[in-house]
Amino acid sequence: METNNITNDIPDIEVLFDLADLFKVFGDSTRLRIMYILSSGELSVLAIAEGLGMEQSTISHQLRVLRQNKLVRVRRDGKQMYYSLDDDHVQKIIEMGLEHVLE
Amino acid sequence: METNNITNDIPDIEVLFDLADLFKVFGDSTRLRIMYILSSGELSVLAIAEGLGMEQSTISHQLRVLRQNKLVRVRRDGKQMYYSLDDDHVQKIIEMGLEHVLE
DNA sequence: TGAACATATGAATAGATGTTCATTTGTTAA
DNA sequence: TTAACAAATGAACATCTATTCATATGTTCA
Repeated sequence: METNNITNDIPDIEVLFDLADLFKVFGDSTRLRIMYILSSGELSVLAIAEGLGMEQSTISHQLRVLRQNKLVRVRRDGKQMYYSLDDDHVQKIIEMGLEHVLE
Repeated sequence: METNNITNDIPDIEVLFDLADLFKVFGDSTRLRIMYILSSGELSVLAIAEGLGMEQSTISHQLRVLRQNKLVRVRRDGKQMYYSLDDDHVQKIIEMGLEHVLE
């Protein structure tokens, strides 16, 4: 019965384009570093920028990409916006990738 | 003890750059389609090109990228080169991505 | 209200990347 | 060995994308 290929899990080729778009988001070291630093807990934009030693604007632009792809969540507290990882998939996708990279 | 973040799984920031490079490979629909079509079994370069309706050269270029990242394997049989998926990580990474895309 | 601060946004630029065309390399079989 | 076929490669081009600078939006607090 059920073979172990992915054929059954991909109903439509259209989905592959969406999937490529998702992986594109993971395919940038700045965004990956943002997700990494957020894995310890929520942080403000400035805290992320300082933590990574990058410009506030750069981080803000990339956070937008992450937000649009539902990989991070935002919460406002006063003047600050606190970002955190959105769901478990983020971590799982990264872990799967790591297994491949580290082997 | 062991919290459920990914901090412990990422020993070095350097690795994040390698990881981004890996995800870059998944972040292209042509390469993703190649991996998809290979999930049914090994295929020659021409068979892939015809299956996807793309140029032989395009496929060959992308197969090289997949090869360099150890995502596909090659085997020569006469004039033809038969490509197949390299390991389980390929499928697992794609499946994780799909879970996110399809939700 | 207005000054100070945090974040978002837009335009511009530089660098990366995918595809195509033309050609080369490598293999088979006559 | 040579013709025919399969795959790989290189150069050129067009497109996309990440970063930066400058500025706008939004919030707090005096």
